[in-house]
Amino acid sequence: MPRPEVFNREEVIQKVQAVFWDKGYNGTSMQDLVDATGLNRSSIYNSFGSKHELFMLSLKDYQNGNLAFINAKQQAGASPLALLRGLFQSAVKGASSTEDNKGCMIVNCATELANQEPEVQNYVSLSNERMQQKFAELLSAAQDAGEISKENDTELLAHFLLMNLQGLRVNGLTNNDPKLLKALVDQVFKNVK
Amino acid sequence: MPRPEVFNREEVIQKVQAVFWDKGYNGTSMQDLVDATGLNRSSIYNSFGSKHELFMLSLKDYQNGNLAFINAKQQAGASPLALLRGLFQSAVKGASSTEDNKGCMIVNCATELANQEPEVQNYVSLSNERMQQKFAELLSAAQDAGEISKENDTELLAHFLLMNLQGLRVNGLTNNDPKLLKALVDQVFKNVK
DNA sequence: TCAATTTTGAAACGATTGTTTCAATATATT
DNA sequence: AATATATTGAAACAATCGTTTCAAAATTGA
Repeated sequence: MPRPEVFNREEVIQKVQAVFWDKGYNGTSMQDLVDATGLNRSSIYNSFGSKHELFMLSLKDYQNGNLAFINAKQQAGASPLALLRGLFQSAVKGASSTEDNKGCMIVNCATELANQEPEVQNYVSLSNERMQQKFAELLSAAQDAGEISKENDTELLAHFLLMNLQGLRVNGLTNNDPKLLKALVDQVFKNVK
Repeated sequence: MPRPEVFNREEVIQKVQAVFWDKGYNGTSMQDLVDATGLNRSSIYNSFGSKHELFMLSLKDYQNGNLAFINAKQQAGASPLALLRGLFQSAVKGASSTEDNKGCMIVNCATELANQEPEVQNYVSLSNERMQQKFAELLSAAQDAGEISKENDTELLAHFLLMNLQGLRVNGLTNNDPKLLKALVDQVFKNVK
């Protein structure tokens, strides 16, 4: 009976996400989102509720995309250590392009809204925890595969790697020298033996 | 002849800084600044020009404060390595308080505005470079004092430490466990031998 | 084809945005 | 005490903010 939505929900969220990622929450206006999606304001509100809900949806989509990327590589049989390194190399790649270097959406949100919006704070917190657990899993798998020593404290190292990935994301916003960034990643992975 | 300003310029900038640091640039309104300073709008505009100028002033004040803190400790005869560690410990302390955990203003600005405002991007870039140079100096001094080995690559390590301090600032926004944070700092300084 | 239901378009909502205006006020010099 | 000059207070500026409204358009099931 009802008239169906003429747009693809997933596509809309990704378009919205790109804007929030680029300009931040407070830097993005509903008009920006109208322009980016091509939808009418009332359609947006009718389907997604509010700016805040739209933001949470794109934040969750971002995080799910990250985890899906890791899981896909993992199931494709990538070596755990190479996979971890690959995440850092992706960050280096993103930071090296002077154009479209937006950093990490989660990091950007944490610094912009962690003190203002409890819901964002909670989600970022949860998101970091999940990522840290994923890192710990990968480190354990690397131990089982004989890639790294069993003497590594995988829990601590997972936290350490996450902190360094966050640091790399921030550093890469103003440091666009691939050589230096790669040297930094090498230094990080000297801690994984 | 002129009627003198009734307020202290330095104090006003610090009050403004506290608001920007807490709420970010786009999250702060001129009304917020009027409330925080107690000044009239016209006085603010007359003396400081615009929101953007006010922001740059407080950003510079923040960075100068950081450098002044380091220089003071240095001239008071603090050991270079202890001084470096002290910077990380301060960050741990700030992150451990659930109240008033605003992270680092420079990091927050970088993530919010690096892609939007070239002037902010340039200043953050310059600021990071200065901090990295300071770290390199301290590492060299630590080598001269025999605190660490001469084999350390001070330039690379300085960048590495800065990246980790940035990561710690971000991580500390949602991770408020002092024990874990201290363990992370220990791990960082295992790279300085 | 008709009725039910939902999306859509356009306009408007009050509130707030950063900034400007200007007369009134206050002070330092003459 | 008078004058010149700067700061101050209060109101107002146009523009934009996120959100709501509601009639018109569109589509599916009957």
